[in-house]
Amino acid sequence: MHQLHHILIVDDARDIREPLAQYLKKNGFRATMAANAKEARQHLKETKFELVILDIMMPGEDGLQLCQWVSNNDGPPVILLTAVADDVSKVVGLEIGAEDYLTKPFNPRELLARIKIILRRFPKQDDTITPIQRKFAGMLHDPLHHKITRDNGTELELTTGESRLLSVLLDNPFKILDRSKLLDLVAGREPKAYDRAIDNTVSRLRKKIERDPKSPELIVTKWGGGYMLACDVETLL
Amino acid sequence: MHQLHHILIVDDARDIREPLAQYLKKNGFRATMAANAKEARQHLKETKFELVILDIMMPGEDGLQLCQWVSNNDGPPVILLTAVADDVSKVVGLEIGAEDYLTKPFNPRELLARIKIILRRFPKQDDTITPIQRKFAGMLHDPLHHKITRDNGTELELTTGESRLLSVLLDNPFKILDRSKLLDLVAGREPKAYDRAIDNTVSRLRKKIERDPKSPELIVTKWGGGYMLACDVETLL
DNA sequence: TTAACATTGATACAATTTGCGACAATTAAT
DNA sequence: ATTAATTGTCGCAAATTGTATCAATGTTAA
Repeated sequence: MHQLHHILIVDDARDIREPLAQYLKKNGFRATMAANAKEARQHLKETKFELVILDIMMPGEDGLQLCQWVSNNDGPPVILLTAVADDVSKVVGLEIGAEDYLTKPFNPRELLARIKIILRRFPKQDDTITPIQRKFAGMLHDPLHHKITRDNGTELELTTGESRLLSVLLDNPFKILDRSKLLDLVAGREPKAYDRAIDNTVSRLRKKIERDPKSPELIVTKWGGGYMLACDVETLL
Repeated sequence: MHQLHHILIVDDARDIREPLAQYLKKNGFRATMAANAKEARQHLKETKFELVILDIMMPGEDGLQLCQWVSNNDGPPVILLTAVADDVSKVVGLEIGAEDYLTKPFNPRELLARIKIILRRFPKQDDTITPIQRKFAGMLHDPLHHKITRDNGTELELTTGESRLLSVLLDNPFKILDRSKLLDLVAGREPKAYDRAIDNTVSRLRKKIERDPKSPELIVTKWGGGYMLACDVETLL
């Protein structure tokens, strides 16, 4: 199964936002919604998106500002939605870093076509593995071959999922990561109801790397919050 | 005996056209130049090309018209060159039948990469192969004769399928390629239900190039994701 | 403190995905 | 047309991941 493209929808109008997300999901995308620019920034910081669909007419921070911010920060391509056929806005929008625009009301199929064209132009940075090895707690993690070498030389095989989880934890030492975020970063999907998949992966990884899996010292549980890696991490060149 | 891919370059600017032809020839292609749309039509009638690189901003007949004509007449795939980052033109260009586009100034290596991708997508020609030799993990891959020469001098015969798979992997080191994409790039077809053809080719290639095929180090499995080449690749001129 | 509740850990099991040998189908060579 | 080589399909075992369940543990309210 291959990763779905993840699209962020930013629109204050729920009757646009939600049907649109539904439609995109039906057509093979992963969609996340934000009701305003602030929410959008939050999502963009936490998660990786391949495309942003952005209504420029929003209360509070203007959509155009957000668009500019996204493109200035090397973010994903942006499709603008405008409520009126305002030619000035269109031009400004494209000059501000947007890849395309649509005027509401729009044809969903046309939006779909434009999305596909743009995604083709911005080939998804497929899961490129950073071949970077890191040391932690007397162990060396090799994310390429998903295995660990201890200081005493013994080797330890990880599964793909365990290795990805470890990579995420090593990216965020001493930071509490909740299950939803971990699931996103490790498996690239959103949690379903009562989703305990991550707990399992944590448990399995603990069994392999903890000195005493019964009382974990590296991957500690933050009750009600998530998990945290509690050790220093050294990145090797 | 093999045949080089024949590429037609259409650009009125000599300082683009000629270095580009030179560069392509250096990299194992056959290149022909045209300074305008009329010349291009002439060439296209007389000779068979596997690819056209076309500047859309040209005097006289517009490049877009030529592009349309080529794709309408079941001609070779087209890569558009645009002088400015004109987003509208881009969209129109792709809708008009172009396979890809680049904005000038472009990175020659990026163009090369895109050329190879497109040529793989159009494998209808008989025996044409991107003739690029690359070194990896102490081995030299020769896609023309689909064989491998190890640093110690011993040689290794591959089947054409194995060689194509290796080429695709060498194109994307450290990237996870899912089965669908691999099948597309290697065999040029869509996967049918429960299609395991790629798994087999991977298995067969592993037996030939892995030190220990039981625990692969070069072609790594990413569970639920696909396969990945986990070694550096050096392209030889 | 204890009772009630929510969250987490551990185990078993189910579902999915992969490795690979065997064989069939296809393609190329003679 | 026969034969050989290559590629695709099938099937089963192994590996990996997800789900269900219950025990253990933390939290909150009386």
